[in-house]
Amino acid sequence: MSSNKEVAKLFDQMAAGLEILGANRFRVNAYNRASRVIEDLTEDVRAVVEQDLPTAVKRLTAFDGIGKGMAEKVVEVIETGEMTELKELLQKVPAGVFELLEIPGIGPKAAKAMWEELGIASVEDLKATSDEDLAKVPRMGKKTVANIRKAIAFNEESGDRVPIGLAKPLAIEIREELAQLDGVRQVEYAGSLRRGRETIGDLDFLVACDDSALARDHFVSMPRVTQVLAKGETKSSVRVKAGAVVMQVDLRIVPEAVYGAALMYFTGSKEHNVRLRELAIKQGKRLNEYGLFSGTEERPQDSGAEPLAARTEQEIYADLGLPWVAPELREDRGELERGEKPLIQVSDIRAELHAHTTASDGRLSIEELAREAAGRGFHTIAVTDHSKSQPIANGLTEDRLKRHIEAIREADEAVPEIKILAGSEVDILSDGSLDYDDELLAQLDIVVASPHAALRQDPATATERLLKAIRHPLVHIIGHPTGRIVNRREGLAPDLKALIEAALESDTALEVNANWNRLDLRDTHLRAAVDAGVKIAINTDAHDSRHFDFISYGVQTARRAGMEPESCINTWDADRLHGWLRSKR
DNA sequence: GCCGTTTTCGGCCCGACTGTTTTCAGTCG
Repeated sequence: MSSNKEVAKLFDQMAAGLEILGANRFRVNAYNRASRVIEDLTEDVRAVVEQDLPTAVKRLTAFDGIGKGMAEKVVEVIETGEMTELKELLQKVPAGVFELLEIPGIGPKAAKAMWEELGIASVEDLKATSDEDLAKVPRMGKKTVANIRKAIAFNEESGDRVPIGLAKPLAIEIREELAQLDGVRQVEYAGSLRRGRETIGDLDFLVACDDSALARDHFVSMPRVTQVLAKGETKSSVRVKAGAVVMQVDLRIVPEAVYGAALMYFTGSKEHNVRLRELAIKQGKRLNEYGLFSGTEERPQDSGAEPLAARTEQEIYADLGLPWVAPELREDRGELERGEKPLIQVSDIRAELHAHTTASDGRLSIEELAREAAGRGFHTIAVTDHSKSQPIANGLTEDRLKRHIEAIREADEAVPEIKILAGSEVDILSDGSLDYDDELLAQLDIVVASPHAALRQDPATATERLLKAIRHPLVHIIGHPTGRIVNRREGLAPDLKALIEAALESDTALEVNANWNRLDLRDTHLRAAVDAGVKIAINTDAHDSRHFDFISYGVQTARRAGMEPESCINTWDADRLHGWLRSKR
């Protein structure tokens, strides 16, 4: 685990503990914010601190949300491995009580009450407590107890946030179902799915319709619904199960006149919304899910006030003096200051530079792969089968690769509508050397070098390994640089700053692997690379024709990094792209 | 605890729904 994530976790725990103890909510919020900022840092926080200890606090406070107090705690954690204040807090609140907060419906007040009244100090304790005893806790009646039982079961069944590649198909299905209802004028999914996050916690739907009762009743009785959590005038909430995917789904029904305001509110992120609302206050306005209003009166919508803007997102941003902000950027990472620079979109992609055939572990022949790519309007497809150290993926020996190159040249003749490049996804071995010798690599049009094994290396070794590959003069692209698998494998945690500098110097591109299991580089790392001016490749790593559709996940990740089309070599025209590839030969 | 186109003090986003209340606290997003 990267040290950023470890440090962030401690601040997160501080926030939870303080909340249980009933601390000032703004203080709690400050810890939450610090945790988020630290987790999002592209620099390794340990490196920042150790670079020069005396000035560490000062440099840390340069990050928004990190003040002197937080900075000193970061330094303490890096130096000693502990946070005194957290240790003291854990004396007061048993670690197991924190687990209770993971259960939907249980907040800090309930956790504290159960612990103080009944000594419940873990989810196991809670499960072992009888309904009768639980109901003795203040403000806890029969219904609350029953909801807690269901929530525990839900948590055990659903586990992690759901990868976007599993959540999106389900969301599209539900959207279609809602769209078919009589009187539904607009329907869209919002939330983290619309923002294109790599994992999705729950699905959020927004509907504008003539008959809200019909939409709501249909929603809570959809076939996949296993439990109804809430059913109100404008807001309903259910749990659904679709195969292995178990998710909460929220529906919000609004008048069409305020659809834009509601869509903004429901898309989030929460932090982005807070920023906008603060900005509105500074301008003497008030923003909520019913619109942007002049004046700072509470609930202006109740007194019949006409909003300045509400129908579309565009007019609300415009009234605040901002260009429309793409959902992918709405994470409070500086998007309000970004201006109107273009963002990359799927239609900009004109080449696939990382794909497999039946020669290794793909399902398409060279020609089938080429025709699929041509059918998608691409000018170039690179055939990059696995190298010999991947026997499990039927990696090619030197002799097989030589014959494969010949076969690719022949296919290139046979399919004139697209340029087929002979390439390889060559393994970066654990010491940073490559799986083929230079003489063979030089015969290839394109080399994608990727780590596949030894993915638990320590950060320093991993950094050296990847630097060696980046600096190799015959390598064009580093494929899925960390080797992480979303929710399943952390992968390597190299010093991103060092990789970025090396990639710039040696003119090597870094990949965003668009397979939703990978999304590697991830959004925050990608942002640092893009800001530094590194060339980026967005590739689907296709093993089958339908894998080409993964491109939308990669592009969305790139949009979250604020990437303009120019940064991405897959958007270049054929001459420019082929020219750059030849510059490494 | 953080932060500053008036500020080093005094703010800090806003609303819906549920359940246990009898006017609202807790939780969520």
